[in-house]
Amino acid sequence: MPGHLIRLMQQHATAVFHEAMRREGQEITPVQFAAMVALAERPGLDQAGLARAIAHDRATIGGVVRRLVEKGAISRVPDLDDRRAFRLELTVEGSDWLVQLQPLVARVQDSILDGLEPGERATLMALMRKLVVRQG
Amino acid sequence: MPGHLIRLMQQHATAVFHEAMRREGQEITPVQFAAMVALAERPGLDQAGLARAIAHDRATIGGVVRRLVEKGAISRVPDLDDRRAFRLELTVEGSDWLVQLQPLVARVQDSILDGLEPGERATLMALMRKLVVRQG
DNA sequence: CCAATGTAGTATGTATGCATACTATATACT
DNA sequence: AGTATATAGTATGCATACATACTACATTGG
Repeated sequence: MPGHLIRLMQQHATAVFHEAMRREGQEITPVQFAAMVALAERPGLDQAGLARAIAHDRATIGGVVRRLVEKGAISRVPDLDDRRAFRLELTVEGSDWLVQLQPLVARVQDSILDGLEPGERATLMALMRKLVVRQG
Repeated sequence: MPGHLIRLMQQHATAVFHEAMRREGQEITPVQFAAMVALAERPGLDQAGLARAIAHDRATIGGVVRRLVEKGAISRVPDLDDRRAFRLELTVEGSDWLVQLQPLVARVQDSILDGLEPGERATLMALMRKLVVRQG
């Protein structure tokens, strides 16, 4: 069953991520990291834009943003041109933290596929990419 | 990033599942379906056994079981040999419902991989299986 | 028998993840 | 200008998902 295997893969991937972060003493989740990367690439994004950038809904992103603001990693200021929106940016601390996290996460991403040969990894990645690009 | 692709795949798979069930007027989640299948194969399982069977933790399964009991799909009776445990079984209605659901879910599982050629599907499944068997 | 250890289920707290609905605001169209 | 529509963020509710801790009960070893 594809769905079952996919769920087990996702379970495995998040377990590897959390375990690595715990070992490094870092308090961050995959979604929070993805949000920080998106804001590093596109500072000033609003919450809805951030949600679209990392394929989430606005409701979920609201909580993610709140937690990142509470950690001091991002700032959230009213958009002067659109009074409904808030502009998000990494703070200096958030930016420093992200620099620190990047190599850790890169290693984690590698280790998710431990158990597969390099060629198998590439094949798996290509097939997954084809699937989500088509469907997503 | 493998983790990101895996999350998108999982998102895609659950979206396909929910959409198909919504279209068929069925109120069931992937986890609930997996639990029912596990109980069809191994009637009398207790909650912890069910959790292990479908790779979940006891805390989550408690809620899943409660909802399935509320729907009348499974029964939950005290285990006479182990006064800590409850034995779970499909009810007659649950069993009938599962028979009805099986072909729908089979089609859903197929359609999750729509966009890939048959050979690609087999390759993807094999690689995912290798990964989760090794790691899980 | 009894103490130590392990296990079943529950409770609590945190974090996603998504649907729906709501308010405030913006935009497009007439 | 005025209206219809779309969008930003929030609130609420449901359902995973998992860590931790707790109670009750079971098992193991001496």
